[in-house]
Amino acid sequence: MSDGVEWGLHCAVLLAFLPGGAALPAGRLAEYHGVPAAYLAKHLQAMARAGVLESRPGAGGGYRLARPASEITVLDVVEAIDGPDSAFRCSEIRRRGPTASAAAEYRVPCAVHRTMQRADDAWRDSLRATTVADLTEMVVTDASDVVLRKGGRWLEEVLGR
Amino acid sequence: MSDGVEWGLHCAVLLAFLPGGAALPAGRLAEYHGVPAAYLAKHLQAMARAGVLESRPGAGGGYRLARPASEITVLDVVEAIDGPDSAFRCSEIRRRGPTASAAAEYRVPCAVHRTMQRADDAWRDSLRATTVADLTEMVVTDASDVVLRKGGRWLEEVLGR
DNA sequence: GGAGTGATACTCGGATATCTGGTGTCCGAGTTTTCGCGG
DNA sequence: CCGCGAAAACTCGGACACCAGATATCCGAGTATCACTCC
Repeated sequence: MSDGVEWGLHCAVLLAFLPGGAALPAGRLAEYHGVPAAYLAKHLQAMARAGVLESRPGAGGGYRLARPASEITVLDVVEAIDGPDSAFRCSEIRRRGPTASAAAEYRVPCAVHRTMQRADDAWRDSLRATTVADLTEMVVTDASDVVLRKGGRWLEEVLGR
Repeated sequence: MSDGVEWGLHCAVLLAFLPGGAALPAGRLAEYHGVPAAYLAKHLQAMARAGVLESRPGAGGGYRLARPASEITVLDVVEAIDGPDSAFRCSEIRRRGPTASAAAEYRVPCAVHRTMQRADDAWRDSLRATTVADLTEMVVTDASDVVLRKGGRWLEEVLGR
């Protein structure tokens, strides 16, 4: 899985802390997380295309959540960045080789495909069950006061300007 | 995910149909599935290393299941080929950037990491719930008589020699 | 003082190089079979 | 007919090229801001 998923999720969490309709440019998000700005921008664009983020160009612009954090699931972010396709791709291997038969003989998806699909569904269900709002709550609960203080101060300073 | 996973699972299913302690060489398995023999061999070797398959060198040798099909889970095969690592890799992004703090401040794994881990567990649980024996049963139930007949005949011919 | 206007600085967005891991292939080491030979 | 032995054929196993997708980067198009000017 792409590293961008991790970045995208952490960015979403940070954006969830923003007040009102405030936005944060890609450069600031990259600075906060210590990652390459240009590359992070690529993933933020993908999230914007997917309707998870909203982008505002020009001075004072940047990215913000397109919906309330409670209505953005982790799966939304993952699919925005890694694409909606399942990790397992059935190449219909059963139709090849000496036992290949007419297409009409294969009405049901093959057993391997169904099994992998079921697992993929379970994975997606799990990711769908957690929202960005849940993540922020966890972060607030888990993080030490020192870290939270630093984060809050950084945000104030950046937004203040 | 690697295409080899699909190949490995189908090979395991085919091997489950073999009688007694019979084995099938990589070349035959590749021929049956219509895939490159040399590359399939690579994955079969991985499965053998992982203890899912047993290999016998020399004439009349080949691969066979190392355990009864009912004791080999789909997860066993997947992990043998794709490795046991989770798809999501936490790079501890939270410790970077301007809010970075002493390592002692981060006792609990970060919320994003936990969420992805939980989804990965659900995925693995699902794959663990299905065995190769289950797959063979599904295949027998689903496949048309024509295909099953062809497969049986091919197997007899190959084993007969 | 207020509105208009131009310049400015900042932002996103897509097009462009680079590189690691999957994809594909090959040949050598080792084992089993088998064929021939001798008893 | 049976046992022995050497050769042969077959198998796996790991080492070697190749290519697509992820990684990383840049510059151009467009917009909001802001300062300045004029009324």
